[in-house]
Amino acid sequence: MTAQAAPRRGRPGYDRAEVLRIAVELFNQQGYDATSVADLAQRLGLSKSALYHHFDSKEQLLSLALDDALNGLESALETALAEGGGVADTLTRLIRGAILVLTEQQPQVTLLLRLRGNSPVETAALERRRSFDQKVMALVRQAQSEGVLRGDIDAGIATRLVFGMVNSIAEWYRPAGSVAAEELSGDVIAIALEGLQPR
Amino acid sequence: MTAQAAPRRGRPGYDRAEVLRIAVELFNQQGYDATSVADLAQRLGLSKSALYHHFDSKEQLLSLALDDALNGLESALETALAEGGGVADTLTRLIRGAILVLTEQQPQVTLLLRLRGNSPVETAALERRRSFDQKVMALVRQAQSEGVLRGDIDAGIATRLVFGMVNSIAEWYRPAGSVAAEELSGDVIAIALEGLQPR
DNA sequence: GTCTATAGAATGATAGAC
DNA sequence: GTCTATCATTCTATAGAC
Repeated sequence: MTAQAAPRRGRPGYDRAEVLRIAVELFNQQGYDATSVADLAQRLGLSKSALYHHFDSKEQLLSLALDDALNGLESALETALAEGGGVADTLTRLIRGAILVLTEQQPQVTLLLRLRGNSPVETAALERRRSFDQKVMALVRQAQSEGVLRGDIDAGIATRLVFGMVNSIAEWYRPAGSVAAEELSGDVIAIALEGLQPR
Repeated sequence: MTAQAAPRRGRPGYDRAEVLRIAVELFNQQGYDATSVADLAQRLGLSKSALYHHFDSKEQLLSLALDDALNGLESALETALAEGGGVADTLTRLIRGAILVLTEQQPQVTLLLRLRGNSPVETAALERRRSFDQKVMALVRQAQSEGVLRGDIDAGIATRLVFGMVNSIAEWYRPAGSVAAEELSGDVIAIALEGLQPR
């Protein structure tokens, strides 16, 4: 049983959400800067002016997508923290949650991970992301001081490396593919905690 | 004792290598597509036309940088293979070599890792990179079949995750920073093989 | 008539190339 | 500096479903 789309009034055609979805898809294929509004219009089979009925600017599309990604990651962190338990469990839940967000909202997260900070919208998103990273690093540092993670690797480096592994999933994961998000989470956690060497 | 620059004849100014170096630096800061030739000219304090004395097109700069990165990675693989020993040692050397290339030629490698395939130059580089990845995957697969790497994680996924971790270094490593490439290599190999859990 | 989606033509600014 | 092409954006008007 799938959700029934609310009947829409007026002339049929694309709605805001659909335009956004396809725009983000195209931004990821070609890069945000390399994608012109004309490209997007052609992809949708619309004129450029028709597009501007749905949004105010090209940058607004980017902004909406980035908010989506950041909201997902931030709530994954909040959920992981809220469920209590030891810091090791919290970190495991966080990795699982982040990978779930990354696979379910892959296009939006991919955009976020590729930002360069070329505009106020981009720098604001990067700042939110930096804040997220800081909180994760604090968790790793705490886990080290409690002895549940090895302490011979700098907490900042360990965090960057493990989340580099997590984030790299955005570069190749495809929802239609054969790899399930669950399996992927298990693999990442296995490598991050136990490593690839047989025990 | 540093290498002495050969005395240059003719009117002083930027040479080809210097222009390329600064261009790649700027491409990474702003993104290739978001960087205009005017931006680069301003950064160099030159006119646009003076820039075109040094190169044929903006894309040629990209092409030269990508060749640099790919040559580095490919020779790291060849070296790792040539030195013999078990496949586990080969993989360890490869990771070390890749991180060395990544830190020493960080700007060029970063450009490579961000490609979208928007032009023939880009797709050609992506194809070379794909070929490199395939060879690495074959090594991981062999290591699994020999039992020196755990076999319960798909070889393709394991390769992507570990090299995702390696490649993510490009996003934050700064040569001037406090983290040495040697230390970083050791940390990556420690996590990839042993994991973060205390033994 | 109302509501939403769509076009066409033209704006000024900036792109890469020479 | 100059070229032409393309960029994001805007104005005004219309098409189609209730």
